[in-house]
Amino acid sequence: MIRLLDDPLRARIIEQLADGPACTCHLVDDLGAKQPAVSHHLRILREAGIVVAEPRGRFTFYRLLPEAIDEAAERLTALADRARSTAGSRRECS
Amino acid sequence: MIRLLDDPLRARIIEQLADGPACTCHLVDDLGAKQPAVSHHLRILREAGIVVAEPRGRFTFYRLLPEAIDEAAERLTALADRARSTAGSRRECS
DNA sequence: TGCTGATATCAGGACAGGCTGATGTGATCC
DNA sequence: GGATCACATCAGCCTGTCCTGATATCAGCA
Repeated sequence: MIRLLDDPLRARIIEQLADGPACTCHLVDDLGAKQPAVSHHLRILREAGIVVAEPRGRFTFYRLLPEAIDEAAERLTALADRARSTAGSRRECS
Repeated sequence: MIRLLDDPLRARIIEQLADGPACTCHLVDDLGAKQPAVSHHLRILREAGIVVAEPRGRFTFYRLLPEAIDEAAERLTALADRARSTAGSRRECS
């Protein structure tokens, strides 16, 4: 999941969605990207369960799922904790 | 920084380093990757401040910096919190 | 000093993934 | 029902980036 945030445009889409749900046209306007590119990334994020699509007539609103973000954050924290607790060990070289 | 965890091999290197400091030869052995590839990623992680290199004679030990990981985790948590607090708003479509 | 082993770097090829223009699909409005 | 708008998808190009084989660097040891 972490690796889904790697793309610059994708990161900006997520930042934008963190400020509130938005439809594709908002994202296209605000980010200055082409519509197919935005749709492409939204599809990826949707399939990864990071955002959900809520069709409203001709528009499609996208909403960020905080649980998905939190899960990634917790995984990182666990990693950091593990590193801290093993910092003292030192393996031999063959 | 998040985007530095996107590569599969890089992620495995970080996982490995979370279990304790290791030198390049350990990583090469454990991950089954070629040495230049491992060195390449270590350089990227080093320049990003995610790991530090500690030369010890002919060997170079690498250590994960938990603070860098924590910082990324906090940024994600902040993002999730922001999304939660703005979930109710809804922008108009032009 | 010459040799060996551990890393780092370089150059080149290969592949994944993003971007764009064109097109398809529904929903709304007249 | 036809036009239009918002959005999704498709096909093709293109760039970034990863991997590999070769080579350079540097420490330890005889």
